[in-house]
Amino acid sequence: MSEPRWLDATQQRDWRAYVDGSVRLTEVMDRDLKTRHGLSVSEYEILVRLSEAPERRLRMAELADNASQSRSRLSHTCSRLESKGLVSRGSCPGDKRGVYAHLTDAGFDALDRASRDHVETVRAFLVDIIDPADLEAVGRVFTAVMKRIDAG
Amino acid sequence: MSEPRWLDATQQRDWRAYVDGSVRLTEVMDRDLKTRHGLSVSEYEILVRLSEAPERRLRMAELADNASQSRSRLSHTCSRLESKGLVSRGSCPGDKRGVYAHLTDAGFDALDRASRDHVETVRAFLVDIIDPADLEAVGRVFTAVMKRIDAG
DNA sequence: GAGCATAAATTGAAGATTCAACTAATCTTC
DNA sequence: GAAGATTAGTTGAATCTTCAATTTATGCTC
Repeated sequence: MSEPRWLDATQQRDWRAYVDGSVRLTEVMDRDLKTRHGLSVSEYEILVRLSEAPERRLRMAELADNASQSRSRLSHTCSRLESKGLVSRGSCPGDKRGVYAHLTDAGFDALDRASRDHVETVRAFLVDIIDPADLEAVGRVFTAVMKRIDAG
Repeated sequence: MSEPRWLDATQQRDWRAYVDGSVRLTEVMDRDLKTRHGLSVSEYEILVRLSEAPERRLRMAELADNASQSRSRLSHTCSRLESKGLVSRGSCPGDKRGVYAHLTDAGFDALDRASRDHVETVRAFLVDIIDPADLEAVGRVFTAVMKRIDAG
Protein backbone atom coordinates (compact mmCIF):
# COMPACT_ATOMS: atom_id res chain seq x y z
CA MET A 1 0.00 0.00 0.00
CA SER A 2 1.55 3.29 -1.11
CA GLU A 3 1.40 6.53 0.80
CA PRO A 4 -2.03 8.12 0.33
CA ARG A 5 -2.36 11.30 -1.63
CA TRP A 6 -3.62 13.56 1.14
CA LEU A 7 -5.57 16.68 0.28
CA ASP A 8 -3.62 19.91 0.38
CA ALA A 9 -4.60 22.65 2.81
CA THR A 10 -6.99 24.38 0.43
CA GLN A 11 -8.70 21.21 -0.69
CA GLN A 12 -9.03 20.07 2.88
CA ARG A 13 -10.54 23.38 3.95
CA ASP A 14 -13.06 23.38 1.11
CA TRP A 15 -14.00 19.72 1.52
CA ARG A 16 -14.55 20.23 5.23
CA ALA A 17 -16.65 23.31 4.65
CA TYR A 18 -18.82 21.25 2.35
CA VAL A 19 -19.15 18.33 4.77
CA ASP A 20 -20.10 20.52 7.71
CA GLY A 21 -22.17 23.01 5.79
CA SER A 22 -24.23 20.47 3.91
CA VAL A 23 -25.08 18.53 7.05
CA ARG A 24 -26.24 21.68 8.74
CA LEU A 25 -28.11 22.94 5.72
CA THR A 26 -30.04 19.68 5.45
CA GLU A 27 -30.83 19.94 9.14
CA VAL A 28 -32.25 23.42 8.68
CA MET A 29 -34.35 22.34 5.71
CA ASP A 30 -35.58 19.31 7.58
CA ARG A 31 -36.57 21.17 10.68
CA ASP A 32 -38.28 23.85 8.67
CA LEU A 33 -40.33 21.44 6.59
CA LYS A 34 -41.13 19.27 9.58
CA THR A 35 -42.29 21.98 11.95
CA ARG A 36 -44.24 23.93 9.38
CA HIS A 37 -45.61 21.14 7.23
CA GLY A 38 -44.99 17.85 8.99
CA LEU A 39 -42.80 16.59 6.17
CA SER A 40 -39.23 15.36 6.20
CA VAL A 41 -36.93 16.38 3.36
CA SER A 42 -37.09 12.89 1.89
CA GLU A 43 -40.87 12.85 1.97
CA TYR A 44 -40.87 16.25 0.35
CA GLU A 45 -38.56 15.01 -2.39
CA ILE A 46 -40.90 12.15 -3.14
CA LEU A 47 -43.83 14.49 -3.51
CA VAL A 48 -41.79 16.76 -5.79
CA ARG A 49 -40.81 13.94 -8.13
CA LEU A 50 -44.35 12.65 -8.33
CA SER A 51 -45.75 16.11 -8.99
CA GLU A 52 -43.49 16.46 -12.00
CA ALA A 53 -44.16 13.06 -13.48
CA PRO A 54 -46.75 12.55 -16.23
CA GLU A 55 -50.13 11.97 -14.60
CA ARG A 56 -48.44 12.59 -11.27
CA ARG A 57 -47.44 8.98 -10.91
CA LEU A 58 -44.33 6.83 -11.15
CA ARG A 59 -43.35 3.22 -10.73
CA MET A 60 -41.76 2.56 -7.37
CA ALA A 61 -38.36 1.68 -8.79
CA GLU A 62 -38.30 4.77 -10.95
CA LEU A 63 -39.32 6.94 -8.05
CA ALA A 64 -36.65 5.38 -5.87
CA ASP A 65 -33.93 6.18 -8.41
CA ASN A 66 -35.33 9.63 -8.95
CA ALA A 67 -35.39 10.49 -5.28
CA SER A 68 -32.05 8.79 -4.55
CA GLN A 69 -33.59 6.36 -2.07
CA SER A 70 -33.37 2.62 -1.66
CA ARG A 71 -36.37 0.53 -2.70
CA SER A 72 -36.93 -0.56 0.84
CA ARG A 73 -36.80 2.93 2.24
CA LEU A 74 -39.21 4.14 -0.42
CA SER A 75 -41.64 1.36 0.42
CA HIS A 76 -41.67 2.34 4.08
CA THR A 77 -41.87 6.05 3.38
CA CYS A 78 -44.66 5.59 0.84
CA SER A 79 -46.62 3.62 3.42
CA ARG A 80 -46.40 6.58 5.75
CA LEU A 81 -47.31 9.06 3.02
CA GLU A 82 -50.20 6.82 2.04
CA SER A 83 -51.52 6.75 5.58
CA LYS A 84 -51.36 10.54 5.59
CA GLY A 85 -53.39 10.50 2.39
CA LEU A 86 -50.76 12.27 0.31
CA VAL A 87 -49.92 9.35 -1.95
CA SER A 88 -51.87 6.34 -3.15
CA ARG A 89 -50.60 3.13 -4.63
CA GLY A 90 -52.16 1.23 -7.49
CA SER A 91 -51.26 -1.70 -9.63
CA CYS A 92 -49.58 -1.39 -12.96
CA PRO A 93 -51.41 -2.50 -16.12
CA GLY A 94 -48.53 -3.87 -18.18
CA ASP A 95 -46.51 -5.50 -15.42
CA LYS A 96 -48.28 -7.34 -12.64
CA ARG A 97 -45.25 -7.02 -10.39
CA GLY A 98 -45.27 -3.27 -10.79
CA VAL A 99 -46.80 -0.64 -8.51
CA TYR A 100 -47.60 2.94 -9.32
CA ALA A 101 -47.23 5.60 -6.66
CA HIS A 102 -49.67 8.39 -7.36
CA LEU A 103 -49.77 11.87 -5.88
CA THR A 104 -53.26 12.54 -4.50
CA ASP A 105 -54.96 15.92 -4.67
CA ALA A 106 -54.31 16.32 -0.97
CA GLY A 107 -50.67 15.48 -1.65
CA PHE A 108 -50.50 18.07 -4.39
CA ASP A 109 -51.98 20.70 -2.11
CA ALA A 110 -49.62 19.80 0.72
CA LEU A 111 -46.67 20.06 -1.65
CA ASP A 112 -47.91 23.37 -2.98
CA ARG A 113 -48.08 24.82 0.50
CA ALA A 114 -44.76 23.36 1.58
CA SER A 115 -42.86 24.44 -1.51
CA ARG A 116 -43.85 28.07 -1.01
CA ASP A 117 -42.12 28.10 2.34
CA HIS A 118 -39.33 25.82 1.25
CA VAL A 119 -38.15 28.06 -1.55
CA GLU A 120 -37.81 30.93 0.89
CA THR A 121 -35.62 28.79 3.11
CA VAL A 122 -33.49 27.69 0.18
CA ARG A 123 -33.03 31.34 -0.71
CA ALA A 124 -32.39 32.56 2.80
CA PHE A 125 -29.78 29.97 3.61
CA LEU A 126 -28.18 29.45 0.24
CA VAL A 127 -29.22 31.04 -3.03
CA ASP A 128 -29.61 34.63 -1.90
CA ILE A 129 -26.45 34.76 0.19
CA ILE A 130 -23.92 33.58 -2.37
CA ASP A 131 -22.44 34.74 -5.64
CA PRO A 132 -24.60 33.39 -8.51
CA ALA A 133 -21.45 32.20 -10.25
CA ASP A 134 -20.63 30.10 -7.19
CA LEU A 135 -24.04 28.48 -7.29
CA GLU A 136 -23.36 27.51 -10.87
CA ALA A 137 -20.05 26.03 -9.79
CA VAL A 138 -21.91 23.98 -7.18
CA GLY A 139 -24.26 22.78 -9.89
CA ARG A 140 -21.35 21.77 -12.14
CA VAL A 141 -19.60 19.99 -9.28
CA PHE A 142 -22.51 17.84 -8.22
CA THR A 143 -23.55 17.11 -11.77
CA ALA A 144 -20.04 15.73 -12.28
CA VAL A 145 -20.29 13.79 -9.01
CA MET A 146 -23.51 12.12 -10.08
CA LYS A 147 -22.09 11.29 -13.47
CA ARG A 148 -19.08 9.74 -11.78
CA ILE A 149 -21.20 7.70 -9.41
CA ASP A 150 -23.44 6.46 -12.19
CA ALA A 151 -20.32 5.42 -14.08
CA GLY A 152 -19.62 3.09 -11.13
CA MET B 1 -49.08 35.71 1.79
CA SER B 2 -47.41 37.14 -1.32
CA GLU B 3 -46.39 35.12 -4.34
CA PRO B 4 -43.21 33.21 -3.56
CA ARG B 5 -40.02 34.14 -5.32
CA TRP B 6 -39.45 30.90 -7.22
CA LEU B 7 -35.97 29.97 -8.37
CA ASP B 8 -35.21 30.63 -12.01
CA ALA B 9 -34.33 27.75 -14.32
CA THR B 10 -30.60 27.95 -13.72
CA GLN B 11 -30.90 28.22 -9.95
CA GLN B 12 -33.34 25.36 -9.92
CA ARG B 13 -31.05 23.16 -11.99
CA ASP B 14 -28.05 23.88 -9.79
CA TRP B 15 -29.91 23.47 -6.51
CA ARG B 16 -31.33 20.16 -7.67
CA ALA B 17 -27.93 18.95 -8.78
CA TYR B 18 -26.65 19.72 -5.32
CA VAL B 19 -29.53 18.02 -3.51
CA ASP B 20 -29.28 14.84 -5.55
CA GLY B 21 -25.52 14.77 -5.84
CA SER B 22 -24.81 15.36 -2.18
CA VAL B 23 -27.21 12.64 -1.06
CA ARG B 24 -25.57 10.17 -3.39
CA LEU B 25 -22.07 11.26 -2.51
CA THR B 26 -22.76 10.75 1.18
CA GLU B 27 -24.16 7.35 0.38
CA VAL B 28 -20.99 6.39 -1.46
CA MET B 29 -18.79 7.60 1.39
CA ASP B 30 -20.91 5.81 3.92
CA ARG B 31 -20.92 2.51 2.12
CA ASP B 32 -17.20 2.72 1.52
CA LEU B 33 -16.34 3.44 5.14
CA LYS B 34 -18.82 0.90 6.42
CA THR B 35 -17.81 -2.03 4.27
CA ARG B 36 -14.08 -1.45 4.54
CA HIS B 37 -13.80 -0.19 8.10
CA GLY B 38 -17.09 -0.77 9.84
CA LEU B 39 -17.59 2.95 10.44
CA SER B 40 -20.42 5.23 9.43
CA VAL B 41 -19.60 8.71 8.17
CA SER B 42 -20.81 10.23 11.42
CA GLU B 43 -18.67 7.89 13.51
CA TYR B 44 -15.75 8.73 11.28
CA GLU B 45 -16.34 12.44 11.78
CA ILE B 46 -16.31 12.01 15.52
CA LEU B 47 -12.97 10.23 15.40
CA VAL B 48 -11.56 12.95 13.13
CA ARG B 49 -12.55 15.76 15.49
CA LEU B 50 -11.17 13.96 18.49
CA SER B 51 -7.90 13.18 16.72
CA GLU B 52 -7.36 16.87 16.05
CA ALA B 53 -8.22 18.10 19.52
CA PRO B 54 -5.52 18.79 22.12
CA GLU B 55 -4.78 15.55 23.98
CA ARG B 56 -7.21 13.85 21.60
CA ARG B 57 -10.16 14.65 23.78
CA LEU B 58 -13.14 16.99 23.85
CA ARG B 59 -16.11 17.72 26.04
CA MET B 60 -19.25 16.08 24.74
CA ALA B 61 -21.01 19.35 23.98
CA GLU B 62 -18.02 20.72 22.13
CA LEU B 63 -17.68 17.52 20.14
CA ALA B 64 -21.37 17.61 19.29
CA ASP B 65 -21.09 21.13 17.91
CA ASN B 66 -17.92 20.26 16.11
CA ALA B 67 -19.35 17.21 14.43
CA SER B 68 -22.72 18.85 13.73
CA GLN B 69 -24.64 16.30 15.77
CA SER B 70 -27.23 16.60 18.50
CA ARG B 71 -26.15 15.91 22.07
CA SER B 72 -28.40 12.92 22.25
CA ARG B 73 -27.16 11.41 19.04
CA LEU B 74 -23.59 11.92 20.14
CA SER B 75 -24.26 10.17 23.44
CA HIS B 76 -25.65 7.14 21.67
CA THR B 77 -22.94 7.07 19.02
CA CYS B 78 -20.21 7.47 21.63
CA SER B 79 -21.64 4.54 23.53
CA ARG B 80 -21.27 2.42 20.42
CA LEU B 81 -17.75 3.70 19.73
CA GLU B 82 -16.88 3.05 23.34
CA SER B 83 -18.08 -0.53 23.13
CA LYS B 84 -15.91 -0.94 20.06
CA GLY B 85 -13.00 0.37 22.10
CA LEU B 86 -12.34 3.36 19.85
CA VAL B 87 -13.35 6.03 22.33
CA SER B 88 -13.36 6.22 26.12
CA ARG B 89 -15.22 8.59 28.35
CA GLY B 90 -13.91 10.17 31.51
CA SER B 91 -15.05 12.80 33.94
CA CYS B 92 -14.04 16.40 33.70
CA PRO B 93 -11.92 17.96 36.49
CA GLY B 94 -13.35 21.48 36.60
CA ASP B 95 -17.01 20.70 35.96
CA LYS B 96 -18.58 17.66 37.57
CA ARG B 97 -21.37 17.65 35.01
CA GLY B 98 -18.86 17.49 32.20
CA VAL B 99 -17.63 14.41 30.34
CA TYR B 100 -14.56 14.10 28.19
CA ALA B 101 -14.63 11.87 25.14
CA HIS B 102 -11.12 10.60 24.48
CA LEU B 103 -9.79 8.89 21.37
CA THR B 104 -8.10 5.63 22.38
CA ASP B 105 -4.99 4.28 20.69
CA ALA B 106 -7.16 1.70 18.97
CA GLY B 107 -9.40 4.55 17.83
CA PHE B 108 -6.45 6.45 16.47
CA ASP B 109 -5.26 3.41 14.57
CA ALA B 110 -8.71 2.71 13.18
CA LEU B 111 -8.98 6.31 12.04
CA ASP B 112 -5.55 6.18 10.48
CA ARG B 113 -6.46 3.12 8.45
CA ALA B 114 -9.88 4.47 7.48
CA SER B 115 -8.64 7.90 6.46
CA ARG B 116 -6.15 6.42 4.01
CA ASP B 117 -8.96 4.82 2.09
CA HIS B 118 -11.37 7.66 2.65
CA VAL B 119 -9.17 10.27 1.05
CA GLU B 120 -8.97 8.16 -2.09
CA THR B 121 -12.74 8.01 -2.24
CA VAL B 122 -13.04 11.74 -1.71
CA ARG B 123 -10.63 12.23 -4.57
CA ALA B 124 -12.16 9.68 -6.90
CA PHE B 125 -15.72 10.96 -6.52
CA LEU B 126 -15.11 14.67 -6.03
CA VAL B 127 -11.76 16.39 -5.78
CA ASP B 128 -10.00 14.79 -8.72
CA ILE B 129 -12.89 15.01 -11.15
CA ILE B 130 -13.68 18.71 -10.89
CA ASP B 131 -12.05 22.03 -11.68
CA PRO B 132 -10.04 23.16 -8.61
CA ALA B 133 -11.63 26.59 -8.91
CA ASP B 134 -15.04 24.96 -8.58
CA LEU B 135 -13.97 23.20 -5.40
CA GLU B 136 -13.00 26.56 -4.00
CA ALA B 137 -16.40 27.90 -4.95
CA VAL B 138 -17.99 25.00 -3.06
CA GLY B 139 -15.86 25.90 -0.07
CA ARG B 140 -16.94 29.53 -0.22
CA VAL B 141 -20.58 28.58 -0.59
CA PHE B 142 -20.76 26.29 2.41
CA THR B 143 -18.66 28.55 4.55
CA ALA B 144 -21.25 31.23 3.85
CA VAL B 145 -24.06 28.79 4.60
CA MET B 146 -22.60 27.91 7.98
CA LYS B 147 -22.09 31.53 8.82
CA ARG B 148 -25.69 32.23 7.91
CA ILE B 149 -26.97 29.35 10.00
CA ASP B 150 -24.89 30.37 13.00
CA ALA B 151 -26.28 33.88 12.65
CA GLY B 152 -29.71 32.34 13.28
C1' DG C 1 -26.74 29.93 51.56
C1' DA C 2 -31.56 28.83 49.95
C1' DG C 3 -34.24 28.86 46.00
C1' DC C 4 -34.65 29.03 41.27
C1' DA C 5 -33.14 29.11 36.59
C1' DT C 6 -29.83 27.25 33.37
C1' DA C 7 -26.45 23.86 31.41
C1' DA C 8 -24.23 19.05 30.57
C1' DA C 9 -25.10 14.73 29.58
C1' DT C 10 -27.74 10.52 29.47
C1' DT C 11 -31.83 7.61 28.95
C1' DG C 12 -35.72 5.16 26.94
C1' DA C 13 -39.31 5.15 23.79
C1' DA C 14 -40.92 6.38 19.29
C1' DG C 15 -39.80 7.04 14.63
C1' DA C 16 -36.94 6.29 10.49
C1' DT C 17 -33.48 3.64 7.79
C1' DT C 18 -30.86 -0.32 6.52
C1' DC C 19 -30.25 -5.10 5.74
C1' DA C 20 -31.45 -9.63 4.50
C1' DA C 21 -35.05 -12.57 3.44
C1' DC C 22 -39.15 -13.26 0.94
C1' DT C 23 -43.14 -13.37 -2.60
C1' DA C 24 -44.63 -12.96 -7.00
C1' DA C 25 -44.10 -11.98 -11.80
C1' DT C 26 -41.31 -11.68 -15.96
C1' DC C 27 -37.57 -12.98 -18.97
C1' DT C 28 -34.37 -16.40 -21.07
C1' DT C 29 -33.02 -20.34 -23.17
C1' DC C 30 -32.94 -24.81 -24.10
C1' DG D 1 -43.18 -24.70 -22.35
C1' DA D 2 -40.46 -25.84 -18.16
C1' DA D 3 -36.35 -24.65 -15.35
C1' DG D 4 -33.59 -21.36 -13.79
C1' DA D 5 -32.27 -16.62 -13.50
C1' DT D 6 -33.63 -11.88 -12.96
C1' DT D 7 -36.62 -7.99 -11.57
C1' DA D 8 -40.34 -5.43 -8.72
C1' DG D 9 -41.74 -4.65 -4.59
C1' DT D 10 -42.67 -5.60 0.31
C1' DT D 11 -41.74 -7.12 5.02
C1' DG D 12 -39.75 -7.66 9.71
C1' DA D 13 -35.89 -7.35 12.53
C1' DA D 14 -31.83 -4.84 13.72
C1' DT D 15 -29.73 -0.52 13.82
C1' DC D 16 -29.64 4.33 14.13
C1' DT D 17 -31.78 8.93 15.01
C1' DT D 18 -34.95 12.01 17.18
C1' DC D 19 -37.68 13.65 20.84
C1' DA D 20 -39.08 14.44 25.45
C1' DA D 21 -38.05 13.55 30.05
C1' DT D 22 -34.66 12.94 33.67
C1' DT D 23 -30.51 13.49 36.54
C1' DT D 24 -26.92 15.97 38.31
C1' DA D 25 -24.27 20.06 38.73
C1' DT D 26 -23.49 24.99 38.18
C1' DG D 27 -24.75 29.98 38.24
C1' DC D 28 -27.42 33.65 39.82
C1' DT D 29 -29.94 36.55 42.95
C1' DC D 30 -31.90 37.85 46.91
